[in-house]
Amino acid sequence: MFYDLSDKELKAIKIIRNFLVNQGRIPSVRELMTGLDYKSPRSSAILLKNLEEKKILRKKNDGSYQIVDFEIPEDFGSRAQTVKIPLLGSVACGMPIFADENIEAEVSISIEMIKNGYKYFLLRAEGDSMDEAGIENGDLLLVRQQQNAENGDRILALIDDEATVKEYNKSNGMVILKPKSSNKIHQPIILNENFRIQGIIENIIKL
Amino acid sequence: MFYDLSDKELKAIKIIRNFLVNQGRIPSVRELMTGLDYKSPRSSAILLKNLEEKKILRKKNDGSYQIVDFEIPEDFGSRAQTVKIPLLGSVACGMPIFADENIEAEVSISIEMIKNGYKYFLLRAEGDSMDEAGIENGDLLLVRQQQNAENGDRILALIDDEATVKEYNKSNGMVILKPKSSNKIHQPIILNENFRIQGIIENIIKL
DNA sequence: TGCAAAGTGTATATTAGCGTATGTTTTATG
DNA sequence: CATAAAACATACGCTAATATACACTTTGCA
Repeated sequence: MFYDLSDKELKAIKIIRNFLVNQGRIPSVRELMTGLDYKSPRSSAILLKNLEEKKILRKKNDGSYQIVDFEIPEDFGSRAQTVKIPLLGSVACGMPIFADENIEAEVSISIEMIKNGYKYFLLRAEGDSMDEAGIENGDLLLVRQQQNAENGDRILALIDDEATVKEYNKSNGMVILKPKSSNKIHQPIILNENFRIQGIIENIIKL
Repeated sequence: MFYDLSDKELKAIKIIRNFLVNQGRIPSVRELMTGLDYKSPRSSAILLKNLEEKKILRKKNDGSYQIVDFEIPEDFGSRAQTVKIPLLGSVACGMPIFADENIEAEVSISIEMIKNGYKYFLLRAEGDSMDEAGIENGDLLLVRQQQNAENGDRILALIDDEATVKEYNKSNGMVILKPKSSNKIHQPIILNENFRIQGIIENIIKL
């Protein structure tokens, strides 16, 4: 299965995996080329073909490649596979959340924490605007990017250009964002329907 | 052991050893040629074959050479008793870490550096994946093989099939591998519980 | 709608480096 | 001087990477 892979092939697999998570697709021959510092598309095309022969990739009916889900044998449990997730800095006003200027770093996260087919990002909790139960200043929030939520989900929203974590509740066309613990400081926020959810909090990482 | 070796053969061993430490591989026939001031690749090829016959080198399954014995510099107690510790090369994919093909050499280490009852191995620091405080390219890491660690230990992990040195931290069912200094390049790596470490860094040998 | 520009995968031929092999010349030694 | 070992020049086949080109699809714009 994954026995005799060259360094280049390994690097290619990493690039492909990151591409999948961050862009939702397999890189083109030329993108892979630049990623691997090749100077001819031929080189990366051959590499892809080799990976196909080694059963790491598979061609789908439409000709595009697909990465084969390989199971890691138990005795290799120590071998973590990761994917790079962008860490967004302070969410600046009005700026699209994924603007380049916002990306502070890329953090490697185990692929076991990532659902296939979704985009993710990380956010550093700061201030008390997300002073939810369990979230402390400096924590990293792993957010799955999506625009809808179920009642009860813990979501990330942009309220007055501030990243805010609240529990999502929708009823009668109104959206109510509840703080986990209601006290004087944290009151529910009531909004109409046309505000956008940035994503769902999937994990809180305490550093 | 170095009994009936010609001057050229001795010089060749030195060159090979330096190459191994600095580049992580045995020199090619032509590299060895220029190192020895030969003018034909044949000369160094024959020399290699002779060294193999004299049991200084050994051919591995994959055809590449391996240096059989390898003394750590004198200051590690030439008089003291030594133990042979395997020096692992690039950690090949999916392959058990101690597979034959992975062992680059056997290095003699003073028993004073070794705790009884543990397995050890050596690893060459390369690239920046282990650019931890105090670890420089080319250093040898003495790793005590074990699967558990305490928070704060400096451990060796296999992340994406690359040997990585980080500080171990476990909290909330997540494992966080922290770099010593965090900047854009060195970010924590976030894993879930079911990954295993390879060992604990016990010593850094600067050559 | 039509058409050019850009991006896609693929193909051909070339180059460079590798280990190895052939035969010749040089060197050292009895 | 004779002979064997050492070093030589050169060449072969193999692999990886190279530059360049071709035909096809997608995209944006007039």
